[in-house]
Amino acid sequence: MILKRLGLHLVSVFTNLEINGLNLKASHHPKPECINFDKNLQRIKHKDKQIGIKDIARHANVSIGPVDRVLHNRGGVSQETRERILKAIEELNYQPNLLASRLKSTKEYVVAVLLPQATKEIPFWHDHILGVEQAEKEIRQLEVTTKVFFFDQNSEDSFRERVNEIMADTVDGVFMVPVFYEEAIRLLRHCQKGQIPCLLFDTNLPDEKGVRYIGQNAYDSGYLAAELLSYCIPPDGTILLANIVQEHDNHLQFTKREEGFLAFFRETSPQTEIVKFESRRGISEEIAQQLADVIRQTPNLNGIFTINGVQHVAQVLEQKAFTGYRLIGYDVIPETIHYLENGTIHFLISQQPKMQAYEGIKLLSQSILLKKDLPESYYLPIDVVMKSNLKYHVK
Amino acid sequence: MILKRLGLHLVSVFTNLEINGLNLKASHHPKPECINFDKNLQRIKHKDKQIGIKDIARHANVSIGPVDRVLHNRGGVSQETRERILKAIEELNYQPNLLASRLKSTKEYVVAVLLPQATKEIPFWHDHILGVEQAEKEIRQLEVTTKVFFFDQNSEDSFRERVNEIMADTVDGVFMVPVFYEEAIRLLRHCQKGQIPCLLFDTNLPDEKGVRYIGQNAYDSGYLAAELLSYCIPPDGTILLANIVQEHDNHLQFTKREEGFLAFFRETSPQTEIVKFESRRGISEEIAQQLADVIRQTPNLNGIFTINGVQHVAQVLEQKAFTGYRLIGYDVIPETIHYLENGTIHFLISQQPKMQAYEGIKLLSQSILLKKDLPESYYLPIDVVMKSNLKYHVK
DNA sequence: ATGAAAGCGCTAACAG
DNA sequence: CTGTTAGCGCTTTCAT
Repeated sequence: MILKRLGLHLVSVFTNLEINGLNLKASHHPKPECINFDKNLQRIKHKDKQIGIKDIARHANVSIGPVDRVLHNRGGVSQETRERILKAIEELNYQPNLLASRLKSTKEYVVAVLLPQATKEIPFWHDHILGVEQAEKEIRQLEVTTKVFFFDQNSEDSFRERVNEIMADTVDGVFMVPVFYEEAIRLLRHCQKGQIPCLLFDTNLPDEKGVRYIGQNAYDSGYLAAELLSYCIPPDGTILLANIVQEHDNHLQFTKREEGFLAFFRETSPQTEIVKFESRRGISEEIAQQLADVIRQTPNLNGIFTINGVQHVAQVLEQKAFTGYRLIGYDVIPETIHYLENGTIHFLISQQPKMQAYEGIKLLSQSILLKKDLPESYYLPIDVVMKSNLKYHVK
Repeated sequence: MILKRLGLHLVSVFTNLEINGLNLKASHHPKPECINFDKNLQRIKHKDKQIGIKDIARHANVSIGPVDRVLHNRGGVSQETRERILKAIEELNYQPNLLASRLKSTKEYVVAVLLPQATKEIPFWHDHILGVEQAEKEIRQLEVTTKVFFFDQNSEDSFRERVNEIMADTVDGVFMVPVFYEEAIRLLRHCQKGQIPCLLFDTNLPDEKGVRYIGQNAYDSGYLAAELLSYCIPPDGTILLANIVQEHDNHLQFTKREEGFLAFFRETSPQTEIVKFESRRGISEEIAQQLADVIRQTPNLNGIFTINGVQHVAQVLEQKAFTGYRLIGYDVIPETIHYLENGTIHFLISQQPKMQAYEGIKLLSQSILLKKDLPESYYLPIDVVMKSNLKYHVK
């Protein structure tokens, strides 16, 4: 959406229509008038003038004071006026004007963002910050700001500390990568108790009640990779599953990718042989050599799938000058881009980290401003990036 | 993004950052304060309180009247006050509050949308309307509305008539599919003369000066299709280019797809044999039979690319029970989805019509509200849709 | 419990 | 040419 493409900086003008949030039924926006095609004149006209708080006040025979109090459930309205007002709201299909409301309102909302620190070794989280910053820019006008808490993704202590800080703080929404299970749950519960919307991103905690998640469906992304690879290899081909992960990595997400990948072949092409190579200690000379050996010794190797660290696999392939395979992996970061461009990697599945963060923050601010519940899960498209569409890829 | 996914209705809360539009230099938004990671406390804090028109008035020793006039280039300000005001604007890094400005403003802006009528035979344009409607919803709060003019894409007369209607009308922006060259240019010139932003979509008129375009890069999409297909076929394979087009179709766009496709093979794999089959009179029993014959008689046929009408090609392949090929074509519409799901089509390149219209209208309203020029061309990502990511695809 | 009134930041009309 | 002022639709405070 709405991010950088070809050097253009696109910014969404705003607004929101779905502002029937205030405990009203779904708005019946009158269908556009649309004269038949054969009549040779076709337009859509919209001609409903916004009705406002004053209109409902008049319609309910009160002043605007009680109307506002009803709209915000602030009490202090007699039962019968309350009912009259609600009726008027419904009948006139009132839609609050967010512009006006935020203009006056003094309260500033704060969204806490709990995010691993990007490092040289793991630059992945850098793009998320860009998304947060962009969203922040857009919502600031509505008096919503973000407050980013970075933690060390290898240190549960640092995560715990940030969680404590957020809980001590008064924030109106939480957006977090739940790297450490118990602590994430603790923060989640805290939010649930305080009626604070909390949105997970990147990694899901699917077994928890009431979780709201934005990100990629890891299982389906693996399934997609498998479908793609299956189109590129002969039916009797062999596939190598080569994973370079770290001890502290996000294994839940990675496992789901693998599950999806294997499920595809189990379901549609069980005769395909799949060989697995995995390092749980990242990459090293030794491991690279082992991988090279496996590749050399695997006859008929046509496809390679990597749930993580595809750049390391690509490096091995390039060094040893292997050919005749298709390689697919994750994450569009400088290292992988390099190998995509020189043809060592053929496909990259993008998690669109910037977009993920951007959309997530906007969703959260929606939820805060309109006092609406967050949607349960919001899966981003599974993006396939190749050499020729790299330049159009939206982080 | 930002459309429907998995049944969620996402609406972007608004706002806009790029509001330094008013002839100011790029705004230097102060970098977020960011304590070092090792210091164990990492946050981004934004602490600039919005400065307003009153502040610059005070800073420039005038009242708000001239300030507003400078901001809107409405003249009637002496040279020296003007300069003092501009200096203050710059120094204080003023960013107008769109909420407040649109709240007050009485003017309603209208965007004219010139779009082919969707028909049973060509349902393609239906999704565009969805995008227009969604954008319309979001911009209505800013007093921007749309007015859709449908034309018959087989009738230049109907196009001309709509153009006349738009030119007779007073609109503040134009969003059109330039199906008929001369008439499109006529409208374009009209807009240029009247300083009305005009954005083309779906089809570009690349040879015209000052055109603004949103859509897919047709050439690159063909190039991508070729790259994809090249991964799926053996180096000595044969490819069929099978195009089912109509006399009145958008040949410019289609030709570019083909050019990009052929360019890829010319550049990277000239030994690949490419056979071309084309119908310029749509599909019929006879043509289907001819196509079937070509397919049967082409030895070693591994890949099929279709710049248009991939569903017809799929139908032939299915009926004749051909196998062992990869088929790639355009447009995610009900007919093609059917064949994608049953495995007859392997890849679809989506033009994301809904998103295209949505983003385009929002861009236009940006341009109108902020009095900024439209970006020259805004290319949407080239989306590859397969069976496994169909459900995540954003129209 | 309700009404009245001030004011958010900006636009636009009018008076000086 | 410049300053003043009345709202936009809503929130909030204060008086009834």
